[in-house]
Amino acid sequence: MSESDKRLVVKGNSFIDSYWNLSLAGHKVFAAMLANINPTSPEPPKSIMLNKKAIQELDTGLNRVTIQKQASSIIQELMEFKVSFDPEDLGDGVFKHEGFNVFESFSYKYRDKSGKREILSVELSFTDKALPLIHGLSENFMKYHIERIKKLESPYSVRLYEILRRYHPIKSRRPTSIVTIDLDELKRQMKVFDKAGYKRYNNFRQEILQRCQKDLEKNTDISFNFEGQRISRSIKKIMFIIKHNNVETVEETEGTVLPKHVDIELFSKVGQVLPNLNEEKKVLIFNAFEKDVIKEALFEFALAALDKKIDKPEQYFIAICKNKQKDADNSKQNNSDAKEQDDMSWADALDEF
DNA sequence: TCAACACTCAAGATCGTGAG
DNA sequence: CTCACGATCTTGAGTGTTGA
Repeated sequence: MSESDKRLVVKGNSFIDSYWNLSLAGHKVFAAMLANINPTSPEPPKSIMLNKKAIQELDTGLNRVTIQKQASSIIQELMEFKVSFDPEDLGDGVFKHEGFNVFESFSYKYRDKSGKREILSVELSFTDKALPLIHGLSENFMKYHIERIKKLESPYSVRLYEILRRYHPIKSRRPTSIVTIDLDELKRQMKVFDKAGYKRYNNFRQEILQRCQKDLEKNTDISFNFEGQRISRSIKKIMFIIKHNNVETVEETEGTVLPKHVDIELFSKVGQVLPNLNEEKKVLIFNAFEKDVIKEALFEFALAALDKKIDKPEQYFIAICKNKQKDADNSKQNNSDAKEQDDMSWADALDEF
């Protein structure tokens, strides 16, 4: 198996959303273990024996030397593999924290190396909590070909690939999917929330998001752009614009999340000018108004913002759009006999904002 | 004005990988 | 197995911007 490794890695969405991470090698071995399970088989997967030879045979994309050197630590990492969920606020400052081990009842062999254990082999079976998240899934799961992560260079790339893949499935005919993820939530999902180095957004962006961006573009079938969204001064959310990397396979005609002919750059600009506007509202705006109208409105809005403080920027911006759209429609009506009537019905939906 | 935050740039430490 | 090298992780300094 090399270029065309079509084995499927299948994971439940709640597994993807939970908080965990592995080393790069750990990710690849775990994914390969899942890829060797038939997710639709009525029989749950049997226990899995892991040792250097077994890891080699899993065809993980790791080179022989890495396996030789890291097998013990990979095995140990998987033995201790835990996932946890968002703590539930029970009130009065009490939180309920839930998590579980992925593997159980392991028996393992080790070599004692001057007090240090070098794990040689282990027999792993999935816990009852983990099993429903990797086997027998009929809905709420994501899947990808293991080939996609074999070449990834960072554990964060693998994690982010799975997170984004969940929102932009393999068979999605959408050219683009847009998802906004809470920054803290994303950090928790990647297990970097408590890492001092990533407390600063710039480091998180530079070292994780930008590297992952390059890594995914170079080595996988999706790529993404992202944009930090501010609440007051701080970046609180990240908007990801995810697209298929292999342009030949993309059909642009069906099921668009963004309206047709949407200008992603313009979409992003609106986000910059109106950071409190979520993407659903932005999509509404792009459905309601023509691209040129939005462009002109942005310009006018920017000019107005230079002069004065705008109290309700979103409403103000929409009002400009409406006026400009009316002007545009009127001039069209003068030039053409065929005119759709209910263009502004979309715009009316914006009034509630 | 001040504090908080983000930005750029830089550098040392650590890790992962491939060659021999 | 060792070694070298490049990549990644982490931290810090200095500066600019923004909201209170």
